[in-house]
Amino acid sequence: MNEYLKIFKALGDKTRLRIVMMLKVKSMCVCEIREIIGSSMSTISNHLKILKEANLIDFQKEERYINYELNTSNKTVQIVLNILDNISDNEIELDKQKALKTNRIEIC
Amino acid sequence: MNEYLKIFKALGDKTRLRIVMMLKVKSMCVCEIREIIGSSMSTISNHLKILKEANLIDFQKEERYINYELNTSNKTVQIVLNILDNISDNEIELDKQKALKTNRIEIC
DNA sequence: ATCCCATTTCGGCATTTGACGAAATGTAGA
DNA sequence: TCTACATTTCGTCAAATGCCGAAATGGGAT
Repeated sequence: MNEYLKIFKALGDKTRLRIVMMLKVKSMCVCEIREIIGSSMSTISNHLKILKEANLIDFQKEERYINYELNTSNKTVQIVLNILDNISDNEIELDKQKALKTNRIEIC
Repeated sequence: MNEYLKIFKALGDKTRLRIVMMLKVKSMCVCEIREIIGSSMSTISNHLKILKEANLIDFQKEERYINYELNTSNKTVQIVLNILDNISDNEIELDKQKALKTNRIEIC
């Protein structure tokens, strides 16, 4: 599938757009993302897979967690992600303060 | 629905992305778009409605046709549409030469 | 006012998508 | 190797989406 089509499809879902906006705040593991989004682990995992395939996010292993982060190495993706700076948190019902406070140790 | 979410949803469909790329070439009526895309009138019309609701396109009445064109008045949309300049025609299977040659009179 | 024709709406169908819980997998540490 | 736990995969379901042809609509021209 075309690179751009994949990106637009990936961002054209409210849950995934919220995840990307969260990862703009800080990188997180699946269970931290779940803390904010509220869906099941498998659902979150599936969304992350789609975001990964669109090259929007990347991940790094850290201890026994997998830390997801925005992919800043791809130029196309960078440009698209910059656009998201214009979205205000309440527009997509995202509590950035809460997102900042997630903590792996207490959750997982 | 959030403005950006609507835009991403609208562009996250191959047919609609192709339509937008076509309208970058020139403004067209539904039947000209059909000439290139090949789907039914109703299908095209539905896609145009979704693009309109995302503010990506606009239209002008001209004689008994409705001419669809990219909406250049909205800043957000402008930024997103600029990104599309990086998509090559063959990536989304669009024949720009053919798109340039469509002609309302002979089709409708 | 009526005709013509471009466009939209409607109803129905097949496919895709997003959700879940349960089971499977993978990996770090004992 | 075994254990514990984070994450992914699988099977299934309901809802959303995209498509079509037919019927309805609407606006320009006669």
